[in-house]
Amino acid sequence: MEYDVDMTGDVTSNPLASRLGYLLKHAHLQLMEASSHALAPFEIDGRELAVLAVLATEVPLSQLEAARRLGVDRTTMVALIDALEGKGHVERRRSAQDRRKNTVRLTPAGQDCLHRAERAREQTERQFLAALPDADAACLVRSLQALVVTPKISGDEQASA
Amino acid sequence: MEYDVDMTGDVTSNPLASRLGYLLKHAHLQLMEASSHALAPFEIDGRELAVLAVLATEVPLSQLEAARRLGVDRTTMVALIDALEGKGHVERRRSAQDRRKNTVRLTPAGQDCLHRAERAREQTERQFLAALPDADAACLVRSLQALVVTPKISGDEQASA
DNA sequence: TATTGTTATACTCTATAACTATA
DNA sequence: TATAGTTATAGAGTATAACAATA
Repeated sequence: MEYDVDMTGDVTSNPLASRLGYLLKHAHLQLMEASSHALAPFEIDGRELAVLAVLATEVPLSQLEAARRLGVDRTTMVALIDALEGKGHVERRRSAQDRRKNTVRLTPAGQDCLHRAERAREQTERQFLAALPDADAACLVRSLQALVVTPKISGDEQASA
Repeated sequence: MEYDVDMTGDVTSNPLASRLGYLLKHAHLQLMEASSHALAPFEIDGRELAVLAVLATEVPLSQLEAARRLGVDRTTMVALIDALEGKGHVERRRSAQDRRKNTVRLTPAGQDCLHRAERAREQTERQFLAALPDADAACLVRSLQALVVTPKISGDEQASA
């Protein structure tokens, strides 16, 4: 965990307060700090919880499909699934349709963990945003969604898509 | 650099779009990607630019003071200053007042790099936020500042402060 | 004794390259 | 030939522990 930042003094005089990269990074660090406490009872971290959430689909996903949805490399997904399988939250099965693929399913224990940990996560996020007026908190989340989720349209990609 | 995320489908059906940690992390990653291109001509990265900005004070800072303001460990600051000194952007001098301390100053080349790279950074951030309505972009920055910069007041700390 | 800078070291997260099995 | 999972490995970024110089 990083040092707390000395933010003595007002925002306008602070050369970091106006840096979007700095703000995003440290907002994330602060939220992770809070999350680590909230998720400790479930013995998973925020990334593993996100994996469980991604895997909680109607049709089970392959490791590669899960990796793409989460935005990580397939080699990273191996270790994530290893850890979750070791905790009994997911299980791998060889796909009958394509024997190169593992279908990854939540176990009942994994579903239970997901639901309970998700409630803890939601509460942590509400507390994290509680310092903001409701309208600002909603605007923050909506804006981040627009920035992250919106596909970037470049000329080339648009032409070939 | 991480894989691009498959964000096909609408926001509400995406189990990641509602996760604040995910949104902050990937917003940061996307901005870093853009910054790395914008700062490439200056041969520094966003963290080094932040160090230069922190060091551009009236009174020169010690390494430890700079580390605190930036929110990194003093051991991390050693390597950051090493790199910037190697590029000729800063210079260390032993403090006459306290010979344990290095005062770190921007060189003229460092000041020039700072000013030009800051303009590139600001433009990159404007482009990054251009997908949002002006009011939302302003709200996003203001909200992040409030979350990151505002000191957390707990009962104990308040009592002892 | 405490602080500052430094070094050595280790840990986390991530990706790239190469291998195996399968398509 | 290409794809999916795996392993080995390496790099970036970070922290902790221990040391020397100085206060």
